[in-house]
Amino acid sequence: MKRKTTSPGPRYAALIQLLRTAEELWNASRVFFARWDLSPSQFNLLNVLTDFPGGCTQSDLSRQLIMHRSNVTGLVDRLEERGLVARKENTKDRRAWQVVLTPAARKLLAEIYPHYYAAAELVWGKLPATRAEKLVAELATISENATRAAQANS
Amino acid sequence: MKRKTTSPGPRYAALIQLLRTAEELWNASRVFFARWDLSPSQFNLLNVLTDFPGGCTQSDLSRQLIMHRSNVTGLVDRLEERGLVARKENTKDRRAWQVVLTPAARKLLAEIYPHYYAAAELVWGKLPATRAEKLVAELATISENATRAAQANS
DNA sequence: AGGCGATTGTTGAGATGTCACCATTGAGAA
DNA sequence: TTCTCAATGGTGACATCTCAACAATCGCCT
Repeated sequence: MKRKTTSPGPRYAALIQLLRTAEELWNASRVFFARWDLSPSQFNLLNVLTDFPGGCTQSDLSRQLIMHRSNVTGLVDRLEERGLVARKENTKDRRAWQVVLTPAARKLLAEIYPHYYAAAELVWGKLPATRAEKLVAELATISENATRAAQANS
Repeated sequence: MKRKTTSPGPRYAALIQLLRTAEELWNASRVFFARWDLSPSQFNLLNVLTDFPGGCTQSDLSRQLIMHRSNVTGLVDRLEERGLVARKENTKDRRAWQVVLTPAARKLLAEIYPHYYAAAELVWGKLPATRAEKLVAELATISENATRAAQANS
């Protein structure tokens, strides 16, 4: 359907709605993790670390969490103060730390996961698994498109 | 992470992916608006104001933007310094400001909108309009579920 | 008219995020 | 080896967000 360039069209409104819903999702996760006095970012960091039994560097974390290195510094600082994470020397690279989970963090995560799994069931509701997969896939495509569109020259 | 093949199930992984994608979408919009030296929140604020020709109070803005009142203070402060927004006296309520768009802001928005509409087309790509609407609707349902799930008792 | 709870905007503390810049270290080319 | 360039983590400046507390004002109720 052809539209004048001055006419927003439905895709414009849908995009705004999409961004707003994404924000609400993130807010919901913030409320959820507040029960354990964790921010979503803190949980994500701990969760990522469970994939690295030997720990990983802060730069690795920044790539996994898609955030700037300098932000990881503060996150690890606060988690370290709380005893959920430890900075160990990296024998292969003296520039880097090896960030590892503490037993306390593993205990905390073990407590959280069941609630998280249950919440995931509630979130998806009656949506069939195949439909959910399709939704996530479509959203991923849209996200890639958005990344490209954002950098397109005006 | 524990073995995904045992208990968590696909819905857990899909939820994490959903949150990550939502974050990427937001990041893409940040890159997009950086061209005009605006943050997504600043654009959203200006965009909301276009729906209120006579302006509105900061509390109205906080409700529209789903953010805390105290955050609106800073946003309006900086937009006011840039001359994109003005605080006028609210004759009906002496506690409140009436925040209005300046002509400069209207000019800036007029410049941005065509690019935004074009970006929206790129973002949705070849996805049919009906499919896009369905996706947004499903996502909205999921967001509501997430809000409920986040507050469910542990 | 007076009282009282709710609302408005601001402030300060603090977490989260970006970016630019820095010293240190690593790794490979000359 | 030495030189150069990239990568690592830290810092400071700043924007964005939340929350608690506050003074001023509004609106309603008696």
